[in-house]
Amino acid sequence: MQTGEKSVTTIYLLDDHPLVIEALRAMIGQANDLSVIGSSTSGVDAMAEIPELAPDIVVADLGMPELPGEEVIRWLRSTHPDIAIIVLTARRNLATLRPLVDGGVLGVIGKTAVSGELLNCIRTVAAGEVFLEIENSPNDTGDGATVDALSNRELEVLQMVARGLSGKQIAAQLGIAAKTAETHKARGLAKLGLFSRSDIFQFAHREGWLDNN
Amino acid sequence: MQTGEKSVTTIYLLDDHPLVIEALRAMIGQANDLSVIGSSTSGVDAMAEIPELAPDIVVADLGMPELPGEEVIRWLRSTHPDIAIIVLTARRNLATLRPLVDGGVLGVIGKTAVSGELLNCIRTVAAGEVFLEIENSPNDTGDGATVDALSNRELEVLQMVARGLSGKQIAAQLGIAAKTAETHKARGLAKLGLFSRSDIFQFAHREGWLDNN
DNA sequence: GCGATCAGTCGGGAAAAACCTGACCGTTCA
DNA sequence: TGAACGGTCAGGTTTTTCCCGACTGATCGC
Repeated sequence: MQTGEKSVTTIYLLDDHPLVIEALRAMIGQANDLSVIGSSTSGVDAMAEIPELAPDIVVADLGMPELPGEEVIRWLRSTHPDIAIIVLTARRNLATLRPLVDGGVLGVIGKTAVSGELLNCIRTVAAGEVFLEIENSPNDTGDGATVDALSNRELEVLQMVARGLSGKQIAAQLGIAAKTAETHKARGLAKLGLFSRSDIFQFAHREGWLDNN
Repeated sequence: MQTGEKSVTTIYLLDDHPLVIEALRAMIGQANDLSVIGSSTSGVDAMAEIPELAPDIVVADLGMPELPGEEVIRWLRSTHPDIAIIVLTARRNLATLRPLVDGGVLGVIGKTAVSGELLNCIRTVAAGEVFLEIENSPNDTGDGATVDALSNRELEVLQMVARGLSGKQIAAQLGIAAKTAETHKARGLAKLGLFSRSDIFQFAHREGWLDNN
């Protein structure tokens, strides 16, 4: 994580919004122990530049057009496991972030964060520790049901339902019987305290499943 | 639009991401003919502050939690028609922006814009002209069908379908018969070259209907 | 070891929603 | 004065959802 020289942490920024990159550069530029050595608004550009620049930390947005941030992160973890990753996301809920954290992402911070929080996050991750600013407020649906209670299959199916796929389509895509997909959906529905297919959409919207940020 | 004094345009910023606000402040601060006199991350705060500050222009994000940007804009148009509005949005497609432009929004600019474009937009709107940076690329579905071909009712229903509402729910919300809602959906589907309800979701996702940015 | 719990897999059958087709009415406009 | 169009509605068929029950295998505690 350290450069070995002094204690200047090098950072690479990845976000499809130039505005956000400019803001991050300005915020990080105020700290003299941190240095932005590169940035990109495109995942493919980032995959080309990062190996050369070899930053200590990559701050990446999720859900960019063309190449999803998730893929960049996966690639980064497999090819450059020594580079720490911080995910910059609009919605911070366990459901969407769980696989990323499992996949080795060290930091998660919301776009609603102010300067101080971001710098804290970067410094914490630079020290090799984990910094997760995950919201756990909208996890319950009023009955105390949470997405954590869902099995992997149920979560998988429910997210596909939220994307508008029918039971048959889900079954085909998962290679299982349509009835099985229905069961997963029904069980997930019950665990979340929801009743109908339509409820999933509102729930998914609240949870940020449909956003690509 | 003019302050009457010299030629300094006063601006109020509304975005739920502090990062974006900081970036905008920095960008606008470089221009000496523009001045940010206030900002907020909450729609309700904005509705309280704007009447006092009386800015020339309000730059507002869409889709904030709690209070949607659309409502703030509607409120602003009805109570302060002399204040010009610029919409800052991630996705710029005609379908979601059409009602806003019809409603009196003078400027539309993407979050992918760089400093220069935003300043251009602000100055253009300050001069009382219209500045629309609307993407019209992903309008066709491959068959040449466009969202422009849809009637208002059809677009309305299709967007509700995309949000996961059933025919019955749509009908109830619109105060029409379920069968009528079905007809609108079917007609809209045909015009877009789509076939099933599920296709609407993928289409809506491509068009950015589901995002709240 | 052994019962219990749970994830994952199916199916039957009733209810609901989707989908297709045709129709009526008012407005607009050539 | 028709023709086109947007908005409304219904009949009837097909598809999907939803509620039930059931089987397998893995894991865990006692």
